[in-house]
Amino acid sequence: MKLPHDSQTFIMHCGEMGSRWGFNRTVGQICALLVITEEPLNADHIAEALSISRGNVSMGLKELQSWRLIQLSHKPGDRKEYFTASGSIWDMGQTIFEERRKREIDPTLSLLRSQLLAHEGESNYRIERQQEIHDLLELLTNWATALGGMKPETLKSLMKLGTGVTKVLELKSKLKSK
Amino acid sequence: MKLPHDSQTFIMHCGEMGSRWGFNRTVGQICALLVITEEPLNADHIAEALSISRGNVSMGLKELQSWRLIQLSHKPGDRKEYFTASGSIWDMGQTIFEERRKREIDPTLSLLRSQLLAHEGESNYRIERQQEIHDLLELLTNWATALGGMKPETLKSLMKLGTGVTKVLELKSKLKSK
DNA sequence: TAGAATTTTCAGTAATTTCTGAAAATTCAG
DNA sequence: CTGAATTTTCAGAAATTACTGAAAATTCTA
Repeated sequence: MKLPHDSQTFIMHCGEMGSRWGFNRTVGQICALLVITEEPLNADHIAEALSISRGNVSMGLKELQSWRLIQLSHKPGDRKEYFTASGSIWDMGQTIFEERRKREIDPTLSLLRSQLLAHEGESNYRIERQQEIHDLLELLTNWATALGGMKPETLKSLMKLGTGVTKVLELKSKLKSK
Repeated sequence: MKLPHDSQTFIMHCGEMGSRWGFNRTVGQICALLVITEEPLNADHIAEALSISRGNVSMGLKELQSWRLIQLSHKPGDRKEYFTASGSIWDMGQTIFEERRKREIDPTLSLLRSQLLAHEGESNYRIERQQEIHDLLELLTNWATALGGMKPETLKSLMKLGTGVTKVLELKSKLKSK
């Protein structure tokens, strides 16, 4: 399994970025490798291509499964497990987005909810600020859920619209006021 | 500087979440402390409140400045530097969003741009996939820039609209087709 | 401009995270 | 069942990251 130079570069880059994306180097590398490889790969392929231990591959694949980023498959007459990236780049992007929300926002939202609940009615600087953070995070997660529920095509056109939405929003409020 | 129990809990939580948010424990803690404290704090206050070394505070503050999340101020007759969280929670949220985009997306976008440029015209599975990632990341950053440029109120109403935008989008395409 | 106050740096240490590889567990063909 | 093929686990080692504290640099006062 000799990889072209550019593939190497890309995979190593994803390894380095891994920790910024919420996982470790190996996981980033495995994910990159599977994304740019059309054929399903088994753990030995991966270990060899990335020069890492079999055990590390196993842990990495487990992690990627917990992120719902890879898909398991089998070959007839072969007991090994084969893996591919799950779905299109767009699908994977959406999945990463959702999973990161779960890991980066939900725990804090939950803490804030309980702290604010325990001090309902009270008011001081800290509580006000926590309330603001809470409201922002809640708005964010609700919005994320809404976006996640949209059809890819719809979401894409919304994104392409860019600042253009404001015009549409104004339009809407005008129609309403009639 | 004795902090209330709930403040402690919140600060420790932010420390633990720190690495998921793109910085380390100490930076998360300092940021949380400044966010829930109305009065400006100097480095000694922070070191004492969090029981960490003076040097560590200095590094943490430097990091937070690179994130544009804190503001420096001075007190008359006091040579020490005082710090507060920069702006409203909303402002800080937007800043974190931008900075993370810079750190998590820009480097990859730049790598992909150069790799794709070097192989213009060629086509194989890897290049196609890289092109897809490139396009997604570019769409994302452009959209993020557009959103970042909107007035907070406009952005908030857009977010509150949730799935409702689709209706407005449909409306728009109908108007266009006339 | 001297020197006290303050901040920054950074070498060394501590803590944490990641990785390896061998052993244990699991899976499956015969 | 049996045992070979395969995957998973996890203790210990390696690598990385974070932290301390004292020394160096900077900043300001007088």
